[in-house]
Parts: sequence; C-alpha cells; structure tokens
Amino acid sequence: MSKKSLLDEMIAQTTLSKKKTDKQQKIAETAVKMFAEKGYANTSTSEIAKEAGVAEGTIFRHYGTKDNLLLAVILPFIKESLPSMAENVFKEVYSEDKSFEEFLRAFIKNRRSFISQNQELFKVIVKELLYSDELKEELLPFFSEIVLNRFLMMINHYKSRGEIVELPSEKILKLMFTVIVGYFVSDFVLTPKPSAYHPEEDIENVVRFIMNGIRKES
Amino acid sequence: MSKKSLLDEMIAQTTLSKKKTDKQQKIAETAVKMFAEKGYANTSTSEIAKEAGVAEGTIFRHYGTKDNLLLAVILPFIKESLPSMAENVFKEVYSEDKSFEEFLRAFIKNRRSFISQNQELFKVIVKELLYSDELKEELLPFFSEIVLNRFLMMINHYKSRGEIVELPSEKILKLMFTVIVGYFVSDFVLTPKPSAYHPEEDIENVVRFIMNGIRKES
Amino acid sequence: MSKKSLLDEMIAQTTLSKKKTDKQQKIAETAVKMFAEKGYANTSTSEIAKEAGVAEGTIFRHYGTKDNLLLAVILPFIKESLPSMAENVFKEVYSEDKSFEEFLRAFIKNRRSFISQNQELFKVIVKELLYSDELKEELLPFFSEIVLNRFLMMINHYKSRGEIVELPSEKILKLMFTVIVGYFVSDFVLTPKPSAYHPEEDIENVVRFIMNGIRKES
Amino acid sequence: MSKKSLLDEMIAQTTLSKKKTDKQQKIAETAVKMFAEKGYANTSTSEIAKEAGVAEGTIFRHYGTKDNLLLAVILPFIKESLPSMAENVFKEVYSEDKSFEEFLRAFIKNRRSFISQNQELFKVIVKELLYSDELKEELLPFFSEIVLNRFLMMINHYKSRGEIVELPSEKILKLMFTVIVGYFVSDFVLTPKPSAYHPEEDIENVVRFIMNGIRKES
DNA sequence: CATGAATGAGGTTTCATTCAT
DNA sequence: CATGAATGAAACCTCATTCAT
Repeated sequence: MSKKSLLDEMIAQTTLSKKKTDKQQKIAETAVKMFAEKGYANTSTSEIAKEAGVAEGTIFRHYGTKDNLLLAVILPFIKESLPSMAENVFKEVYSEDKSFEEFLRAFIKNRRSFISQNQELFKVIVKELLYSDELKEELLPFFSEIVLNRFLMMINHYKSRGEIVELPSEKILKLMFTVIVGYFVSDFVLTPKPSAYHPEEDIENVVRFIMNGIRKES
Repeated sequence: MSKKSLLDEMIAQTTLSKKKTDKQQKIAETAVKMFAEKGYANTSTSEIAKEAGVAEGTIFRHYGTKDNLLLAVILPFIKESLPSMAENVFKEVYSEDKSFEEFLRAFIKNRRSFISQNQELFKVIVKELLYSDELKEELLPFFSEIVLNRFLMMINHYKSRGEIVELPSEKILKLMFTVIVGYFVSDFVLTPKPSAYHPEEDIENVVRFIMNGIRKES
Repeated sequence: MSKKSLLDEMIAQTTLSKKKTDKQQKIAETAVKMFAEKGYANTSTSEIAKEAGVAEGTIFRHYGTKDNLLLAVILPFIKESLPSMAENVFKEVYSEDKSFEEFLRAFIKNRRSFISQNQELFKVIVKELLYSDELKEELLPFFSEIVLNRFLMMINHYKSRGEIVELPSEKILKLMFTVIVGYFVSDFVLTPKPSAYHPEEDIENVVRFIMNGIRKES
Repeated sequence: MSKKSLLDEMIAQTTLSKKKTDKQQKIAETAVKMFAEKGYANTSTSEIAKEAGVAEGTIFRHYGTKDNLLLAVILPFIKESLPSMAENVFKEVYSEDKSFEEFLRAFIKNRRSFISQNQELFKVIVKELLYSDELKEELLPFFSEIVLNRFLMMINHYKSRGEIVELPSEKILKLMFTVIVGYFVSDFVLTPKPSAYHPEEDIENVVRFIMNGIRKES
C-alpha cells in the first residue's frame, strides 16, 4: 500500500504537472540519461546524485527507492504516450479518407518523431523491459489494450476495404510491429546516435517493405 | 595479455572440447541459465555457486572474474555458431539451384532450430548486447564480416537472376534481418517460453512477408 | 585524475585542518596505530572498523580505498614535517653564530622530539617505505629536495669556516644521515618502546660520534 | 610439537645438505627471490608455484605452511652465517696482531661480500624483521649472543690496548653497528642495485668515519 | 613424490537506504 | 525541504590449505 502510494503520487505529479521542485526535476532528467547510457543496474544512486548536483538523500526523499525512481520516470512517459498514440491512430484513420499506406507512413513518422525526442527514455524502457518482469507485466498488457487492439480494428477495417491481404490479423500485426519496433530499436538503441540524419528514405523503405508484405494482390 | 590469455584458454577449452572438470561444466551451465533468467548484473556469483553446488572460490579459480565467466560462455558459442551459419548459407546457395525463397525458408528454419537448442544463451547474448559495449565491439564486426557480407553477395546474386527487387542491397539486408532477428527475439527472449509450439506456420508467414517485401514484380 | 583528487582532498583536509568528522578522525588514528603494530598488509579494514567503532563502509566512504587510507595518514605528515624541518635548520644556522656541533645537537633534539610525538606514524612510514615503490618514489625525491639539499649547503658553509673535514660533502651527508636515521629507527621502530626514557645521553653520544667522524683536525 | 618438528627438519635438511629434491630447491630459490621483491605478505603461494614451475600442492607437501616456507629459507641462512661470522671475527683478532682499524676494515669487507652474495635473502630478512615478531624473537637474541657478545669482548680488548676511546662499550657497539648495518641496508635494500659498483671507497669512508668516532685521542 | 581441483574463510569494495541536523 | 555522514548487507575476489588421484 505505502509502496504503491508514493509511486502513484509520483505519477500524478508528473502527469498533472503538479508541484515538482527543481531538484526533483533534475534528478529525473539525470536518471533517465544515466540509465540510458549505462543501464539501470550499473548506475548507482550516488552517481546520479553527483551528476544531478543534489545530495544522495534528496533522491530518496522524493522517490523512496531506486526502483521507484526508475518507474517514476518510465511510467508517466508511457501513460502519456500510449493514449495519445492511440488518439493519433484514430484521427488518422477515421477523420480522413487515407489509404492504409498513407496511414502507415504517417504513423511511423509520428512515432519516430516522438521517440526521437525521447531517445534516452526509449532506450531505458527497451533495455529494462528485457530485465524487469515487473515492468513487463505492467507495460505489455497496457500496451496491448491501448495500442494493439485499436490497430487490430484498423487492420480489419482496411481488410474490409480490400487493401490488405487475407492473413490472420494477429499475424499481420505481429509482423508489422516486428518491423516497426525493430526499425526503432535499431536506430535508437543499437547504433551510436547519428545526430544529423535524415530518416525519410529509411521510413519510405520500411513502408514499402511492409506494404509489399501485406498488400492485397489485385 | 594476461587478461586475454585466461579467456582465450576458456574458449580453446570449449571449442576443442578439452579437459573441463565436472564442476567447471556445471558452473557454465548454471551461469547461462541464471544470466538468461535474471540478467548478468542481477545474478551474483554466490547465487551461481550455490545453484551449481560448488564453492564460490571454484568459480574464480576457473574463470578469474565474473566478466570472464560471461564471455567464456558467450564467445565460444558465437565463434562456433557464426562460421557454421555462413557455411550453411553457402551450401544452400551454391550447391543447388534453389530459388531465393527456398533458400530463405531453409535458412530461417536452420537458424531457428539452432537458437531453439540454445535459447538461454541466445537470451543472454541479446540482453547483454544492449549493455556491454565490449561485447558489442567484439561481436558486431565479427558478425558483419562473417554473415552479412556473404548475405550481401547472395542478394546481389539473386538480384542478377532477377528474383529480387532493385533496391540498395544494404537496405534489403537490413529490413530482412530486422524481421528475422525481430522474429527470433520476439519468440525466444520476450515471450515466456511456449514449450510445445510448432513454428512452421510462423516461419511460413515470415518468409512470405519478406518475399512479398523484396520480390521483383514481374 | 579522479584517483588523485580524493587523495588530494584528504591531504588538504588534514593540513588545512578542514572539516573532518569524528569518525573520520577516529579511523585515521586507529589505522595509524594498527599499521604501526602489525603492518599495512596484515591489518584488515574490518579490524580497523571494529577497533575504531565504525562500520566498515564508513572507512570507504571517507577514504575510497585502503591504499588511500595509508597515503592519507602518511602524506600530510610528511608534507608538514619536512618543510618545517628545513625551516628549523635555517633558523639554527643563519640566525645565530652557532658551531656545527651546536647546530647538530639542536637538530637531532628537534627531530627526535618530533618523531617521538609521532612514533606510530614514523613506524608506518619506515616499514612501508621498504615495501611500497609508490611511496618511495613519492617521498624520497621530496625529502632529497627539501632536506638534503639544504643540508649540503650547510655542510659546505661549515667547511668554508674550517669546522668540517675536507671529504666530499655527499659522503659526509650520507654517513651523518645513516647514523641519525639509524639511531631513530633503532629507537622507535626496532625496540619495544621504553616509555620513560631519557635520551639526552644517547643524543650526546651520537653527536660526539658524528663530530669526531667529521671534525677537521686542527 | 608437530609444527616445530617439520621446521626443524627443514633446517636440518638445509644445513646438513640432506636429500632435497630439485623441486624443493627450486621452490626455496623462487620464494626468496619473490619475497625480496614484493615482500612476504604480497607474494602468494600460487605465484611462487607458477614461477617455480611446480604445482601449488608441492609447496605444501614440502613446507607445510607458507610461514614455514619463510622460516625455512631464512633460518638456515642465519644459523649458518652467524657462527661463521663469529668465527671470522675471532680469526682476525686473535691469530694476528692487527690494529682495530685493520680488523674493522676486514670485517666490513667480509660481511659485505657475504651479503652481496645473498642480497635477496638479506632483503627478506630486513623487511620481515620489521613485521614478524616471531622472527624478531628468534633472531635477535641469537644474533646478540653469537655476534654482539664477541664484539663486546673485542672492544674491551682493544680498549685495554688503548686504541679505543673510553666510552661505555655498549654505546660504542651500538653506534658502530648502526653505521655498519645502516650502510648495508642503504646499499642492498633501499637502492636499486647498481650492478657494476666498486665499494672500496665507500668502505674506506665508513671505516674512517667509525675510527674517527671511536679512536682514542693520543 | 607430485599434482591441481576444490574449498571456504576472509579481504576489499560498493551501494541502497536511513536519519540527525 | 535538503543534506551528507553513517550504515551493513552483499558484491566480487584472493589465497592458504586440503585431498583424491
């Protein structure tokens, strides 16, 4: 109870942009940067404190435990990102009369831009997802419910419009996400950041590749 | 020099199936299993010792450091796996008159089977690749030289036979590997192992997806 | 850089008598005492912690490594002692019209008193000088520059006044210091401390012995 | 009992040049060399074993404990050296009609040559005398009885012949030995060995210095 | 005699966390 | 709110010693 309550408060603080002291803000930023660089397990709270210019005690005053600090920087990001992600999906699909290819292109661009602005955090999430079962159990169902389900609906929608091949939607979804997520991971996690880098061509290739893979042959 | 020599000896021991005491064998096995489960950083040598039924000192007598233990279980696997991987590729391609699709299917099946037999180790490698720059710098160039280059040649070969679309070979390669590796990671690292599981259908989908993505339209 | 910085801070703390917590002070005192008794290599940090009444972690919070702890207690002592030693020499020599014998007697008394007040530390330094090349390389040049050079000048000075025999000054210096240092080592390091002990007579013998050895025959 | 008996056997083996296998011989030589270089506490038995080209178990088969190994290389040296040292003294003194100065010169030369041939061992003894109370209690009384007492007799002898000043013989002895031992320690322990080095001049200075210090003014 | 794998006590060091100021 | 000294459990690692072969 008390364990959760502090965490919930953290999340509330972030999303509701409630009171958050400068120090607290600095700690979160520094933690994200360092977790991204060296991984959660290899970053000590004393390093974070030094780098953030605060006393070690201050971290614990605000976040209670190191685990909490990790979740407190990850979860708000997710809770904020995923629903808006879903919103975007809906806007693209229903408000206009785009083809699936146009939607896909817009979606990837949109998500790439978002991740690009939060590279470090994305790194942290990807890395720690592999390690923390807690994180996995917290994020994946949420992700599935908010994002994948809507995507499934969309695939069905475009299937019914005859734009997509008649494979099981789950398989299509999985392959699509493998390519998209694989592309993001490859670009943002594995490679040393190519600061000035124009991704339009790569995006175009990914779109073409996926579309070829799922387009309904006429 | 002295740092490397112990490690080299470890590798030699494995590949040459030289003398390796029961305890030493047990330590390596246990380490792989536990690293796969909880990650390298979250597994202590004392836990490994207890689980393996040896004294903690025995680990260090044989492997010197914990880092060495990690590398000693990973590197032999790689040095053994990658060349044979490349050999397989060549056998499939040059010995017969297969289409690219047939080659691709055989390749994925072959590699899937191999990884399936070494799931734990595969997990460890994927996880630690994200963290350890040392591992990254050791493995990726090796992988690139042994595997990717031959694949590139093959893509060019099939391009000249008119089976593959005229995109830059590097882009084709990257997308293909994103799908294949993504498929393996998704199956073996992310999901809790579905012990009885028939992958033929999935493989077929992956092959079809890739082939659609790169097949030359006639 | 980072290795040195903590050590430099230690030294600064001592010489500038800056902030130093009670525990930190206690650790240093205890370490000196135990290093003197049993030697650096035979004293464990856990013993020091227990004897000093602190947690073992506290030692490392303040001194970083055991090596640092040794240097942190030795070096400030040296940097403080040697310059003042040189100052004393100059005061004796130039401010008054003493004979060399009077100077020598005052010098030995002065240094003996100083070492007597820091017996343990003196023991530690003598013992570890034999073992630690690092210490040797740090201390001996400093000692040579600060102390021996001035002594050489003095010997030359008294030579020109005709009080000292015409041997090469370096030889005279070496013999003198052999006797003086040998006397101190013999008194403070080798023998179990004779707490109530009046050294005046011994000092007188040393002075007479040296003076006989170097006095210019008239 | 059993502790001593093995050690005594070691000593017997050495002095009586009893059976001693090649391995045993190699171990002792290697141990002396490494103890001299890095000190007893900083030299591990596994290092000695590797350097000597034997299995670690072999060391313990022959010497029982590491402590024993130290004593087994030191004590025979002492028991052999000291009595013969004393013998030399007597030969010089009684067989001929040398002056004290001539005796002193011969003595220092003789001992310097002996130590020079056993530099490493001398280093070990000097270093470990500072640390090991056991060694101190074993060696110093023996040394005092065998060497110092005869020297005292000699000083008295030469005093009665009017060659030496009328100070208490113990004081004279102490100062003399301070200079002589200090000279040896300075030459063999502190300084990095000057391989080609002619000590005649230094010896002459030491002799002159001591003689000036104790010669009876006529 | 010789080996070297195995041990386990103990060494140094790290680090999340607490708490008095 | 913020600090940073203090903690102690646990991490990695070393090493003298034993013993089956």
